[in-house]
Amino acid sequence: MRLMQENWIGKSRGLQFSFSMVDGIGAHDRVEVYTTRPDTLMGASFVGISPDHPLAKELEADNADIAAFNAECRKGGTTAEALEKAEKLGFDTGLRVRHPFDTSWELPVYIANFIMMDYGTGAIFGCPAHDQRDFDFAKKYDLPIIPTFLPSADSSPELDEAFVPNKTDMVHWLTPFAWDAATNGEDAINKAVDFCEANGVGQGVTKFRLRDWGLSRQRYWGAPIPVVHCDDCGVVPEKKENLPVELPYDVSFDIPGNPLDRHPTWRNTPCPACGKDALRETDTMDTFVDSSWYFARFTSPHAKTPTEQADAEYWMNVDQYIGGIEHAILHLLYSRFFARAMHKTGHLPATAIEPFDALFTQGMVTHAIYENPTRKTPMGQTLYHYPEEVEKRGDDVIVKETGETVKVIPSAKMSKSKNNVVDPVAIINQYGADTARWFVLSDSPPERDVEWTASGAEATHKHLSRVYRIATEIAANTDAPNGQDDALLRDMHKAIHDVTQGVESFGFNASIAKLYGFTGSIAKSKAGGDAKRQAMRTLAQLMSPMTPHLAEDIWAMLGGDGLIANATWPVADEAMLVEDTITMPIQINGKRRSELAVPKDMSKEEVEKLALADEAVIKALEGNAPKKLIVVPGRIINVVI
RNA sequence: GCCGGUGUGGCGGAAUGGUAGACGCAGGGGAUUCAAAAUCCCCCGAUGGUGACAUCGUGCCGGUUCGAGUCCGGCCACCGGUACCA
Repeated sequence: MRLMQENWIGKSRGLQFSFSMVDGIGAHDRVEVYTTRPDTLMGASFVGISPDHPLAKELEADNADIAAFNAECRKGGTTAEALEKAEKLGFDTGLRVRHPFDTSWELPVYIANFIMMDYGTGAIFGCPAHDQRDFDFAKKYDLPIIPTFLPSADSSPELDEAFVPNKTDMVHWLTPFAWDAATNGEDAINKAVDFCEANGVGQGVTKFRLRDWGLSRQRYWGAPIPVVHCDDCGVVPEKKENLPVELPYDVSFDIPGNPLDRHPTWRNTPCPACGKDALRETDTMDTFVDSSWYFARFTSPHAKTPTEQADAEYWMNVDQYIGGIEHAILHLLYSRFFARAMHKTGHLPATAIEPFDALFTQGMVTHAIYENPTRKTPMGQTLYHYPEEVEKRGDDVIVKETGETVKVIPSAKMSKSKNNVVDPVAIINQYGADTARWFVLSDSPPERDVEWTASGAEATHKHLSRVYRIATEIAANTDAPNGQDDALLRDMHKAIHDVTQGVESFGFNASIAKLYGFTGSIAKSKAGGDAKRQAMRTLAQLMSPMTPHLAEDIWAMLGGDGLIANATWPVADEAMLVEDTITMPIQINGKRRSELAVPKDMSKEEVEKLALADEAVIKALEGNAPKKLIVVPGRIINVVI
């Protein structure tokens, strides 16, 4: 998670410098480039510029071939998939530049489709020996491949692919210009930057991959951008006293597009500057704008200002944030930026610049998607069917109403637009909310993705009915206290301990498994009525986070005080968790062969003696002494032969 | 490609380096019943064996350890993210 954010921000230190041109063109007499590997400068074999680079635009003005090439490059898609397939294309401009260390060394200048104008300077120097992309390019256009370092002193300089080791790996340098022949990339980079700065070849700069966040959206659902467009005054910010600009309620979504654009009156407003009739901006802000600081607003929801310092100081930080991993890069990062900004503007205390103390990344609920391959929606979009609209027939899945065979996309995150959402209301209607809640929690650990299936809901309902039945029987139980009470209460404390641990570590499924076990213990126990009532009340308490209604019912029926919701959570008595006798497995060479029941406080020596007297051990030893005898008190015995 | 994650029975999944498969689902057998529903009990990783038991088994290959699902190295597959970042 932290790594993902760190990589996304992408801080990198490199060198920015320029190649002087052999023959200038127009106002251009040099090409400015940025590199994170200045240590490989001696491996340069070409200079590449983006099709959108000013130099490329200058050239395309009077060269039709270049104009055509640039236009072709701009057409390509920018998705990862499109880029993956796209061929590396270059165009030799005929221009030549001089290497900064050796003015007689001339390099060709190519326009290349894989260089982007909006990162660095929009120009690179190509080092095919140590960059796979440059390597492919050099192979294609028959450019030299000059290694500047190799894995070791005796490695061959002939390369089948670019040699790109980790920056911390030791390598052997062929052309070091400011460091030892044997050092790692990181060291060489730092020394290369220092050397270049000292010799007037560019300067070290820090760049970030992170880009600006364009937050306007052509949608209804978002905070309006509070600016007004006036014919006379241009774009004018709305007056402070008119904030916030509120969205209209009378909108319709029948037609695709932004309903604010179509609203008859909402746009009309006087210009905040001159008072003349003007129009509101209809773009709204990305909803991430709101989700970036709502937790701060929640500390003082009725305040006239965004937050109240005292309240923010009292309530912040968020103790436990729960969200999906898909928010790692956007929402959770924006929130951190907002918190820092809100501290600077006096809306959050310094302690809240990291707003979340803990993060739990829950899994996603997934379900198959049913896509109709023949029909479209009335609005011409892909038609998806809800799970309840389809049924399985043989190997096919068909639409119940029409009999059309649908395309099944096996497992995807539930999404409103794909109609692969499941409404728990069906389970709630049939079995009640307690069953629905228990069932949802019982199967999968929350950090894992879960494919939704409702097949276990009936089993859950049976179990909860059983609990209620047992409680009813226990309410009428008049058995006197007896020798079984202690065992039941020990089980109770074990259950308190295990269930609590499960809940605190988000292991709800494990907690529920323990509750099944404890229910069985109560059902089987022959303990007296009072002990059973105590155990059952505790079971109700332990179940209450998952099945609050049933729990309160049982609690009241068995004489619990007030509401469970107000009762303090039970605490396990450590003394009751320790067993008097424990069963220790005996391993022979690491494999379980036998077991030994011993009193819990028996000394190691005595356990060893008993272990050596064990039948399976005697048989395995064949009269010899063991090589080694390991006794982990309370855990295990291992005899090494 | 890169970044992050996940791999355990028919299925969902348990397991502070210490008896792998808890608990649940599905399946099988039995009790109860005139019969059923409901309920209760037992079995349920694979192979061999009537059985006691033995061998194998946590994606694959290796390593560390008395002992590895768990730790380390190298792979493979799948899922999520992605902006050709110089």
